[in-house]
Amino acid sequence: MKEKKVTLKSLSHSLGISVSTISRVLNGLGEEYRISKETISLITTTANKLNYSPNNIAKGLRLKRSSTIGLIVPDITNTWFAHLALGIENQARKHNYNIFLCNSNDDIKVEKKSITLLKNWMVDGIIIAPIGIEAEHLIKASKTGTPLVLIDRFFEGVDLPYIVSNDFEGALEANQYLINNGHKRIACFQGLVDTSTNNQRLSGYKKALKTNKIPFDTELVTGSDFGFNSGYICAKKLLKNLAKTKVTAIFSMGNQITLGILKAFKEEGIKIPEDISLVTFDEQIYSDLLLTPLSTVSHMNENLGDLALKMLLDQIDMNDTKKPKNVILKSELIIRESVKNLMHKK
Amino acid sequence: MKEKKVTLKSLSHSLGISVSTISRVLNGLGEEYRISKETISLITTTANKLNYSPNNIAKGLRLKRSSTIGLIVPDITNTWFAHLALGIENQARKHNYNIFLCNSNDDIKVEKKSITLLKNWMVDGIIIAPIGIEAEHLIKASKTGTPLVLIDRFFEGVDLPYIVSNDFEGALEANQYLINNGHKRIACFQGLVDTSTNNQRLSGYKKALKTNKIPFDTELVTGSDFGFNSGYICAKKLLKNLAKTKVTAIFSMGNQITLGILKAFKEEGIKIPEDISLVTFDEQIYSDLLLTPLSTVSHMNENLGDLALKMLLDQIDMNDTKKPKNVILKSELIIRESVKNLMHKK
DNA sequence: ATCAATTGCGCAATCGTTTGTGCAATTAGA
DNA sequence: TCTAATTGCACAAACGATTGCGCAATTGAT
Repeated sequence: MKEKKVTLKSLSHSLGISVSTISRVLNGLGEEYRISKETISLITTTANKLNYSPNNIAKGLRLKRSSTIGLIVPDITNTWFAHLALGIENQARKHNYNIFLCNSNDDIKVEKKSITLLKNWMVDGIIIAPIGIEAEHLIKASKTGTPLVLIDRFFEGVDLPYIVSNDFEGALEANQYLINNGHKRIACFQGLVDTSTNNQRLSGYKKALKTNKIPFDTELVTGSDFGFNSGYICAKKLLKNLAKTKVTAIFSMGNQITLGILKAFKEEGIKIPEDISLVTFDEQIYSDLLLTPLSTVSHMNENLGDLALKMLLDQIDMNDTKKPKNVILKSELIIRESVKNLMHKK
Repeated sequence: MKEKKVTLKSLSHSLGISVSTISRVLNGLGEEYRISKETISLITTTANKLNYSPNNIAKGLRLKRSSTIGLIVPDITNTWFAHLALGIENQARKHNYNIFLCNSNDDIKVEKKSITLLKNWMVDGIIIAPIGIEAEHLIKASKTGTPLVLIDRFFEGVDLPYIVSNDFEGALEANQYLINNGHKRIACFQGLVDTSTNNQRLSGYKKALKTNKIPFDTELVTGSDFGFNSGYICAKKLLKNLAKTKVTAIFSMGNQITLGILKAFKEEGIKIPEDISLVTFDEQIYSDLLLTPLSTVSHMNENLGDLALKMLLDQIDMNDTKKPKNVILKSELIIRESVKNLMHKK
């Protein structure tokens, strides 16, 4: 019932030609090794007929590389990362690479495990959106010969190539926009604390306040991670203390957080922007179609995947020749209807 | 600079103990092979100290399996598949399996390539949401020893284990609901033609019409695939012919299609449900938060990934002992505000 | 006719594991 | 003291591919 897998050896047997010759021919080295035309065509045709295709595992063991790259993201259900993954995968296919996918769930333990796992699979390189609070394992991986590209988050003072969004500018612009519309009490709904993404966006928020001489109130910064629940819970809490805090606008650092906010608001009958204004990071395909079309900071880039993969392949090919240039993607503020202008009220 | 990888051989060298003994000890076979306590503890401690971890590729070659399972989905950016992938991956990690991810882009050629690729990686099994129009390669893969689980789509008359949603019932219920609200001219926005998903949902639509003695009008069925653009284009077309077709409601077969519709409607100033009613497949986390909260058919299942993986692992472990039981997941109609009741008008 | 160069391909090692078998040294039994 | 059983581990083949090297047979030069 089970057909035997066709291998070089089985081909060798049925053709009466040595394994090495067959291997060379199928790798296009026939000419170079002066294999005769007839032998070459004999080998290629029967290989095709028998549907031979090489065992990647054996190949990997011998060559000490696997034509595979590892991708570690916190959460593939986050559309931002899903788009990233799709882009990388499509691009990888063109270069005959394949993708090993790992979700880290924003858990540093899982991330570490994934790294060693991928190394044991001899991946040729790793693209990772790191948790962001620890870099030792990444530095080590890079030093021991696994090219690395960080994406979305980076480490200050750590020399690993990265592609990130301009989170600082994005946050600055978003908050300046709120301030321009007369908002002074702006709640900041943050994501995972101490990640570069969060730090940068927080800095942008603070910078906007500072340049406009608005005092920074640490109580207005809440949130624990980039998830739906974090947004939902903080929004409920916000509403309770509204009288005290006098918040008129929210700056949300992520799309899942924002959905949590919207859910809470819907339950409590709060209207955007009539009751509270909102600007959020992460443009989504549906941002425009929500009850209130949202003003968003867009930092989605169509060819982000291409870029990341190219950066990695360069490292793989160039063998440490020169350092890759880090990339900081521009972000763009898309203005819709979720911010109320308080200036008219003077 | 580059530290050498620690292998069994290098351990053997530094300990003066043979490779085979070390291998056995590290695989927990020390007792069985009567290796002395001292040797065992010596080996385990130094292995830990030197941070040994086995090379998966070499292991795979020797064992002819890889502790890896392949996952093929049409499009990882579709949240339904992303959730599936996340579930499978988390569950797989618990069983010490890893995931090889492939996007097929709903392209049968890519799907076929992915299958051979995964087989060449000696994956222990494959979970696939197939394009759905051809099964030969899948049957062959299954016959040649790669356990397979189909998900989301199946093939009539083909004996491959599957997990699917009850698309027929879901569509039937959705359309019955429209009809109960007085709609008789219902446009059907379909997905990829000839896939089981599409066929089943279409059958449900037709069945609802038939039992209510509403004639089936082939002109009311449009759409080419499950993407945003398909919905957008068809919606625009629909609006042009509205006077002629007298459509009062739309049954949409997918969330991306629906977003396309909403976009088109927004551009044309069409209101839901005042101007046109809408029921759609695929509950989303934001379905409730759109301009008009959508009535949806929910067939997302939290533990779908667990289920699929379990089904696959059973096959892997049991070695053809018995056939797995196919699973048909229930769907649920969630009623919100996107359907207008025409009955009051009498 | 002799020797060197070329042609055409095969041998065998190697990658890092696992595993069936074998073998020396120790202990036990008589 | 001699044989048999047990203890404790090592040898070597295998998985399927790649690759440096070598060697016989043919061809060409003198």
